[in-house]
This record gives sequence, C-alpha cells and structure tokens, in this order.
Amino acid sequence: MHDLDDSLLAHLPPFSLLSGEDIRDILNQSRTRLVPRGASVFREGDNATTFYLLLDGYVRVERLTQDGDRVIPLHIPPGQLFGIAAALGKETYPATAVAASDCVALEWPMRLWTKFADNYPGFATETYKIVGARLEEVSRRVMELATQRVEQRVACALLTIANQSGKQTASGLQIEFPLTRREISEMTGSTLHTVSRLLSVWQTDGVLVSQNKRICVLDIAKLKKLAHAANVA
Amino acid sequence: MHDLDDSLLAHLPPFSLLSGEDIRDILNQSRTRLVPRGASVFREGDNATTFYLLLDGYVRVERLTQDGDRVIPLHIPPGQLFGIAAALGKETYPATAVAASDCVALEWPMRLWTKFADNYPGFATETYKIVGARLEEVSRRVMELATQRVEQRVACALLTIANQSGKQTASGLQIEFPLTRREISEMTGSTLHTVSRLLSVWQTDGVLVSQNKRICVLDIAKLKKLAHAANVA
DNA sequence: AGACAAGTTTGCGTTTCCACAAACTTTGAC
DNA sequence: GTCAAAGTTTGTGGAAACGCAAACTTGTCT
Repeated sequence: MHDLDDSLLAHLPPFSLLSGEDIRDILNQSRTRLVPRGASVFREGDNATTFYLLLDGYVRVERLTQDGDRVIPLHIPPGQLFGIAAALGKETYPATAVAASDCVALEWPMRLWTKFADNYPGFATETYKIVGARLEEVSRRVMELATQRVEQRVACALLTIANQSGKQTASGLQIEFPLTRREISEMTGSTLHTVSRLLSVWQTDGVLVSQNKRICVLDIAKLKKLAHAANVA
Repeated sequence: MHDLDDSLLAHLPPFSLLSGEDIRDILNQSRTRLVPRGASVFREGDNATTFYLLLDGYVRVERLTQDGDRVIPLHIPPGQLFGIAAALGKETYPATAVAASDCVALEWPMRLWTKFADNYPGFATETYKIVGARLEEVSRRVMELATQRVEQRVACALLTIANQSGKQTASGLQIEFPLTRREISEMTGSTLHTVSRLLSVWQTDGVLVSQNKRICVLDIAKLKKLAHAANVA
C-alpha cells in the first residue's frame, strides 16, 4: 500500500526509538498528502481531525488578528510533526498551516495520536519536545518584538530561517522556500515597505542577495551583527 | 505531616479525576513552599529539579534578553502547575519565576512528574492542556506585539490580567497583586513613561484607578474598546 | 521622625517607522 | 507575445513612542 521506506521515519525524533516493525505499522496507518505551494493543509478553527508529519517542503504557520492582519509566528521544517493540537487538549487547530513550498506530508487521524503515545515508547516524549521547542521559539519572538527595533527583528527572522532551513551553496546559505517582503513583514511585525528598504541596503552591503522571492545569505557574520546590535554598526 | 486539606487539590484540573486516596498520596510526597513577594522560585537556566503547584498568590514569569532587557511573557494564577519544564523535555527552566505577591506553593521533585503522569489518569492530559493554554497566550502576545499600538497592547495586558485574576469589589475589578508601570511596560514591550501617560489619561477618563501599584478597573467596556480599536476613540 | 529608595508624573526633542503614493519589475496565464 | 496580477522599490510627510531629564510622591527602614 505504501512504497515509503522505513528509513524515512527511522531517524526522526518521534520514531527514533522504535523498532522497524513498529515503524511499518505506523506507516501502514498513514496516508500521504501532497500539498502544492500556497495551498493550506488546515485552517485556524477547523476541527482538529488529523495530525501530520512533514516529509518534504516547508509549512508556514499563520494566524489572523481580529482586524484581519496576518501574522506568521513560525515555519515548520521537514521532519517535524505538526497539527498536533490534540496533544495539548485542543479540539480545533489554533492556526492555519500553508505550504510555503510544495510539500509532502504523512497524515493520520487524530484518534491514533493517543494510541501512538501509549504504545510507542518515546513518541509522546519526543512530540512534547517539539512542543517545547515551539513554545521556546514563540517566546523568543515575544522578546524580540518587545525589545528590538525592526532592523534587528528582520535580521533575526532571516537568521532563524537560514539556520533552520538554509542550504549551503557555492554562493552562500540559501533559504529553501520562496519568501516575499510581505511575509517577512508578517513575521516581524513590520511593513513590506520597511522590509524592502532593509533588504535593499543589505544587498548593497553584500549581506545577502534576493531575487524572485529567493533569498541567499552571503555573510552570516554581518547578519548576526545586524540582528544583535544594529546600533553598533 | 501535612495539614493540607485534600479538597485543596480535588477541584484543580490536574487532579480532578483522581480519587481521594490518590490525592492523599500526591500530597504526602509534596513539600510546602512559602515565597515572599519579590523572591524568585527558580531562575532561568537553573537545573529543573522541581515542579510546583501554585496554591495562593501570583507568579510572574520573566526572561532576560541578551541586552539585559527584562520581558514578562505571562503571569501564573493560583491553581496552576508551573516549572513543568520536564514535561517538555527540558533540563533547565526556560524562564525565571518571581512571586508577584506572597505565594504558597506545593513542590515535588521533578522525577515524580513521570510517575504522576503514568499512574494518575488525567494528570498528564490536564498538564498538557495548561501547556497548550500558555502556548496560546504567548502566541496571542506575539500577534498583539506585531500588529497593535502600545495603547492597545497595554489595554489588552490589563484586560487579560483583570479577567484572569481580577477580584470583583464594590468599586470595580481589582487586580490582586501589585503591578508597577515598569512591569506593565515589560509585559507590553513599551516604556514605563508611555505606560504612565496612558494610565494617567485612563484614570482621568474613569476607566480605572491606580494607586500604590494597585490597579482597579472601573469600566471594563471602555477598556475593551481601548484594547481593540483605540483609533476609533 | 527623617532619610533614602523606589516608583510616578510630566515636559521636550528626537528617532523610528509607518502610511500613502506612484512607478517599476517580474511572473504566470492565455 | 501580451496582458494582468503580484511583488518590489523608492520618495515624502507625519505620527507614535522613545530617550533623556527633572520634579514629585509614596513607602520603608532605622
């Protein structure tokens, strides 16, 4: 039924402690879902009926404010579980998940989550580590927003993404999914205009190159400097 | 050994599904800790050796940025577990916990957490609901910081605290622990000066009264209006 | 009671960054 | 290839909120 290789999951934290047989069981109960770039996997407020493992691609987590402003709290890199609302006792998804690039995900009905957590050692523990990491990241974003200027926040956001999902190329560290000025502004609580200005300057200064929504960081050290102490430039 | 009443815990979510006997067991393994206002229960980065249940009082969660700025992501009301880093696979506390008012807490060695989670039905589930609620609250704060002006953010912060921990009195909804302008600014990513100006205006407008770090909300409706659409004043 | 520390208020100049606007570039569809 | 849609760049003015400063109030300690 599935032509997916066991090894696909074997090295991922939530499954790393499991036997080949367990992994095969888990795979057999999954369905594969392909999500083209821009399509949503689920939407904020939907009944949380399914949880996912992102095999390939990047997922953007979005929320809408009452005033209709979009905010992007984080991105999910391949290899992570997402849509695990049930693990935190939620009945509906707290945010929308959109494919930032073409995505391949495995999906399971949410009722299996408890079963997995009970039967497979390490599954629950590793899942909660992911939750912890997310809480940590969101919390870090609060600190950034509360204390740093836009320039630093944008630099931080790009650093985080580049580190988390950058691919080393000949020219530099390439962010693997398209990222618009607007999206960067929605990650940093700014405007696309301000972000555009910043990126222009940074491109001139050789910190990064950006074209067609593709961003490649040329000088990580400079970017780090901008992230932490733009005033000491 | 303990003169604590079972009923103390019986109605709290993490314990609400347990038998009187189980609760007695849990209580017997706990120690009581009194924390005077201003003292810290644990500090960011400390080894997470203990977890707590706040029986009375309010705990302020603080984090420090690299630049030494203090940020207050949330407050913990009585009845909630805190310091549950281990539940998320952390070895150290991710933040500092300070008594915002004189506090009474129960404490258990962290190694009991797994035992409780395994042996007592509902304990893990309810704990993770709390984690979910915290994630939700932090995430909401990100949205506020990203999209709202200072005035709205301060109004939001006061609303949240008043709703979460306000006590209805003759004059209005009283926030039960002392709260300085500086602390409010650290919750909202602002400055004590700006907060002071806002509170002055609001006091004049009869939205609230504030003296000696004690804040009493007189007109919740007005405050809500300020929180959501200050520009439509 | 007095002195000090902590917290608050208020004024003023300055900076950051947004809002609006308009031209320009790139992409994708037909 | 052409057109529309989406995204970007750049300019200008203006408002929000910070930084600095100084006076003032309140609580606390001895």
